[in-house]
Formats: sequence, C-alpha cells, structure tokens
Amino acid sequence: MKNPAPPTTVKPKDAKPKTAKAGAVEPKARARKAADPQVDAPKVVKVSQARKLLEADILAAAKRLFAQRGFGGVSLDHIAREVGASKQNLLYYFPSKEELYRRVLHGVLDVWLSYMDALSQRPDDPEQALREYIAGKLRFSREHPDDSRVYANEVVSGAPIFSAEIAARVIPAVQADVAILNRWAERGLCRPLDGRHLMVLLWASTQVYADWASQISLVLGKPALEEADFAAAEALIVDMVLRTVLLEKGAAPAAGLPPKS
Amino acid sequence: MKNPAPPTTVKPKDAKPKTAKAGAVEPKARARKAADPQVDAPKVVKVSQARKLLEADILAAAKRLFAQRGFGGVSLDHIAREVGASKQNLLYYFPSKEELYRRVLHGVLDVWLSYMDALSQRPDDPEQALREYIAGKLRFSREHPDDSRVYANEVVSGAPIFSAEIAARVIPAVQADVAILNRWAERGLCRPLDGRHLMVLLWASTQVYADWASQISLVLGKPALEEADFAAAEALIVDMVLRTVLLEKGAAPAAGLPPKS
DNA sequence: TAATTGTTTTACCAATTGGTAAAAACCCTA
DNA sequence: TAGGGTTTTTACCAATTGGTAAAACAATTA
Repeated sequence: MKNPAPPTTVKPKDAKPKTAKAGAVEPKARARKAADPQVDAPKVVKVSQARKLLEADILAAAKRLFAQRGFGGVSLDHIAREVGASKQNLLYYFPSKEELYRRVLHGVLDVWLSYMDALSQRPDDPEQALREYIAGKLRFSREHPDDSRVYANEVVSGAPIFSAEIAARVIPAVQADVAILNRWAERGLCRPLDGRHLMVLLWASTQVYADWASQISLVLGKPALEEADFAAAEALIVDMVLRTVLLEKGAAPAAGLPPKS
Repeated sequence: MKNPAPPTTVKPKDAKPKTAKAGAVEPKARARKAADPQVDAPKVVKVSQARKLLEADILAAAKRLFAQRGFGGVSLDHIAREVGASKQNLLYYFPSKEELYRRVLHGVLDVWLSYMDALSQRPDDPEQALREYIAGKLRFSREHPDDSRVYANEVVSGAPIFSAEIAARVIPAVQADVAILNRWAERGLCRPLDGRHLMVLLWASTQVYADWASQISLVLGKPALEEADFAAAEALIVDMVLRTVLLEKGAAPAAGLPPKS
C-alpha cells in the first residue's frame, strides 16, 4: 500500500517528505507549482498517478487529524492546509467532509480486520492461534496507532456514522472468532469460557497500547512507547490469556518481569 | 448529587425532567419563565441554589456531549440549548468553552480516581484487593460511562488540555498502585510481574465496557449492556488476573521468600 | 494546433463558531 | 418600595464552518 508499484514513468512531482508534520512550514508547496510551472516539476508524472498521490496524501492527513481530534474537531481547511492544497481542491477529490471521513474509516477498517484473522489461520492449535492473535493486534497498535485511534474515536462516539459498516464487517469477523473459541471448548482443547468477553478483553488489552499511548508513556516515564514496552505487554497478555484459556499442563513461566534497572 | 438536600424552602423552579434528552422538544423552557413571570415559577428558591442547579445542569449536559463528540465536536450553543439556556447565559457561568471543559474534566477525574483506591485499602491481601479493584472499575464503567468516555476522549487525543493534571493526579495514584504490586511480589505474596503493564491491562479491560459499549452490545446482540454482562466480564477478568498474579494454591512460595507477615 | 478533459484557483455564500458589551429583568433585603 | 446585586436577554462581532459556481489553468488526445 505504501508502494503502489507505479505502472509507467514516475517521479513524485513534489518529493515532499511525508514525515514532516509541520504543515505550516511549506504551506504553498503545491500552489507554487501552478504559479511557476517551468521551474518546479513539470516532468513526467501520469496525471492519474498524481491524483492518486494527492488523494492518498489527503487521506493520510485526514486520518492523522481525525485520530487526534475526532470528526467534529477537524475542519476541511485544516486538512487541506496540512497537505498544501486548498479546501476547494480537497472538495474536488472528496465531495463532502463526511464522505472523506467515510473513506478514512473504510481504510481503517480494512487494516483493522487484516490483523484479526489469526484464530482462523490455526483452527486446531489454540495456543499458537492466541499467541499470534495477540502479537498481531499489538503489532497493529504499534504500526497503525492512528488507525486504531480513528476507530476508537468512532466507537466511543457510539459509531454514529459507521455502525452499519461495523455491523456488516466487524461483527461477523468477531463472531467467527467466537465460534472458533467455542469449538475449541467443545472439543476439549481449552477451558469452557465466554468467547465474546474474551474477544473484548483481547481487543481492549492490545488496542490500549495505541489509544492510550500518551498516558501509558506517562506511567512508564518515557516520552514514547518503545519496542521493549510492546514486548513486555505481549508477554503479560499472552501469559494471562494462555493461563486462562488453556487446560492445565506443566507450570507456565512467570509473566513479564519488571526491568531491574 | 441528584438530591442536594435543599437547606431552605424549596421548589425546583422548573421541574424539568432530567431524563428527557430531547432538548429540541422544550427549547424555551427557561426562557419562557422570563417572558411570563406570573405563571411559571416565581416562587421560593434561594438564588445561589438556583445557580448551583443550573451550573450542575450545564456541567452534566456538557459532560454528556463531550463524551459523545469530544471537545472539538461540541459547540457552546449545543450545550446551552440542551439545558434550555442561551449561549450567553452559559458564558455567564463559565468564562470560556475551554474553562467549561476543564471543569468537566476535573469532575471526571475526581470520580475516576475515587474508584482507584482498592489496592491501597487492602495492602496485605492481593486476592481481595484485586477482586475489589476490578469490581470497582467495572462499576465505574457501568455507573459513569460518560465520565469514562470523556476521559478516554481526552487521552486518545493525547491529552492536549489535561496532561498536566493527569500527570499530577493520575500518575501518582498509579505509581502508588504499582508500588503495592511490587511490594507484594517482594514479600512473596504474588508472582513477580511488571505492575505497570498489569495496571494498564486492568484499566483497559474494565474501561472498555464503557468506552466501547456500542460495539460490545453489537457483539452480544443486544441493544445495551446489562447487569449480567458486567457480571460475566467481572468473572472473566478476575479469573484471568488472579490466575496470573497469585501464586499457585498449595504450591510452595518462591524459594527463600517466606511471607514476612 | 485545437478541442477536450482533468485539475486548481478565485470568488462567493449562508450558517455557525466562540466571545463581548450592555441593557433589561429578576430577586432579595433593607 | 426602593435599591443593589444577581441573572438573563438582546444586540453585536470577526473568524471560521462546510459547501457551490464558475472561471482559469494544465494535460491529453485528436
């Protein structure tokens, strides 16, 4: 997704560093091109390619802002400025704010769901399946914190816009996972428990590392979460879940140890 | 709080049903009184009492709306209409939107913290302490879902307004709890584990039943969460946590660490 | 090169935003 | 009942909101 494998001659017309968050620094980057066509980048770029680039830019900026401030807390102008375009230009690509938000949410849901299929991948091995599920969800929190936060914002608000899509795409996925858990219990592969609440717990305990990152890093006393923190979280969650779900066997190792610094 | 035990002669000047959420139905309730002073309720109510009532009304409505749509998604006018007052009247009680939001958040934090002292209450009994902590946090989710959501909104946004207060009030409380956990581990009362991540997990797994209620009820296939659902959640979370934290029953405690009671 | 299509900018718009100033109404007490 | 403090309403304000219309510009194709 990051690299769409351009079909024809390519050169990103802007070479704008995506990592630079300060939109105010170079606000007229895109506009300047139009005002001075000779100098900037009149070279080879398929129009549709350029379109896709800007569209992706807009979606990325919108995602970041919606994640931070929710739907109502973001203005089109704000998003537009962030990508160096005008609000009207943005409205050329997306017919309305809600439509843009829908597009963002749709993409978020794609990513969210793509990390949710661990259980069905290993329908006969509860331990490995759960390990991978937890690891995957934590990876999602780590690699796509904004996606997680956009989703969280929407759900906390009662899903006023996306409840239909959630009901249509998320709930079936969850129910499939619950069914797998129940089947394990029936077959004596694990303890009998309420798979629905277990799923809730798995979401909560993994997604919190994206949505609550600001507070967790305060607790941990560092400016941002690091890989080691995610590893510690994974160890603890896996330990808890396996202890609870699996039938007794040999004594399990202790949970994530506190760093003795 | 619902019943402030009025000190003097009392009659709520409005008798407005607090449960009626539809603010649009009776938008001029408060204004009508002024326009028609004879008929409505010119009776006896201590002024300061009335003030407190309206102030509390405003705070309650603001909390509900901020919980649903976040700071940026709510307008002063929206809040004012919800309590049947004018925006300017609201600004008479709260000098600015941000100040109102601060007041709401402050109250939320009070409630949040009041449910967080279970560990320190029973510093010598890990099992009971954890049971009560989990029960308390779930009760918070059940009884104060809007408080939970306001807090969640603020944290997801990176706590742009309240990070100082969180750092000053929440973090010490959490660290106290972590210290208790660590002491248990030292004294051999529980398994050694990273108390900080355990605290995160306790928050996440309990608070999710407020913040994600809309999605959980979708999963459970019912319009709203019921008492039985909270009971099931509590059973699962308690089971998991105790399995993970407590030493095995009957098994000898960690070598060389006799409980120094 | 001309016509066509695709993209961006300019110029607006009515409604809403948070907030101020001051007049008016209200209520209690003297 | 008169005055003074408290509360509410009326009248504004500049800035911003999401959105439209059309002109201007750029790119592709005939």
